Amino acid sequence: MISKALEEYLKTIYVLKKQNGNIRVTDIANKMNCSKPSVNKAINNLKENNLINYETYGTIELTEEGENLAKKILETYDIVYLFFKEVLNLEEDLAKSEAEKVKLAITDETTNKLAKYTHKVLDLYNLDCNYDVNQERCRNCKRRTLKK
Amino acid sequence: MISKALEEYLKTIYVLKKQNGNIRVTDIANKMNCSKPSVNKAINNLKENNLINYETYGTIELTEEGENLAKKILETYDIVYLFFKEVLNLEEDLAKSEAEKVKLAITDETTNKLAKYTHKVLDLYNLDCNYDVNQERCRNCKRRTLKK
DNA sequence: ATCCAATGTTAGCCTTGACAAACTTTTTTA
DNA sequence: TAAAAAAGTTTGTCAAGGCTAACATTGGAT
Repeated sequence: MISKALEEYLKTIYVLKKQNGNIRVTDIANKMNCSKPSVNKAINNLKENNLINYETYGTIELTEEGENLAKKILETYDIVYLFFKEVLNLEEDLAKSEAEKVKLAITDETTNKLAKYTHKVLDLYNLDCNYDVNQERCRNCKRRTLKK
Repeated sequence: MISKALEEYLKTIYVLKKQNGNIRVTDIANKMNCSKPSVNKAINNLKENNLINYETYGTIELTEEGENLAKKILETYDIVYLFFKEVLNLEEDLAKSEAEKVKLAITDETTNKLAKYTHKVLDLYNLDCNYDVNQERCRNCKRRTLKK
């Protein structure tokens, strides 16, 4: 089990790679508002945990394990964000930053219940979930039967 | 602004004092499952922040500032707990431990919206809020108009 | 009143996560 | 292609939070 801090690095790597293809230590540092030495330490740590492949001065690649974990982390984030945004009606930026913090705190069970709950509420209002988890359709929405 | 860790100590001190009157370093350590030296460090830190009065080998007393902060922390905890327990229907122990973690993460604005939302849901089901925030009646319930 | 057990404190160590400064490697560009 | 700029790394430092071992104090039982 890696730390919450490392999860943040992993998530950022995943997202940046999806957006930009190749990414650099500097990109991560900029995105996360931290120093390059901090990123360097983190990626070495992620490597030791077999979540990324990396050689000194080389390119950063997610392993299969790393990719799966990143997806899971991102999915949790999206669910929490969805709840804050659509159920509590928090303003977008606040919803994002709160989701960032809360997703680090809750267990899988809670995440699942929150996801189910949030979608139930959206159903009530006959709203569709517009969010694509991991750039794919939201799992909960994919599974939903069509509304009458 | 004190750290989340210190907030936990402060909250525990407040709760234990309400329950037991005088409390000791050992009580806090037992409650929080940590060592006595850790508690010692924490209370010295809380003292430096003018949240408690404490002299070596003496008794632990909350300052007015400390009491107010403790109440605020506890109120947030109760709101989050209420949501997890009554809205998401998490099992009690899980609701407690999740609330513990989440309350450390969210802002006042989110807490307020979560409180309002949770009470709205309870209203829908015509349920009363059974929780006493800080051993007083829940603010939201006190203010509610009677249900028809 | 004294001694012992319980309680509290101190000292020293560890880990995590962050940083700046200085250095190395790579890349760009003139 | 050589020099300059950018990117990446290493080293050393710091703070927060936690722990154990060892020491100090307090208070209750005899």
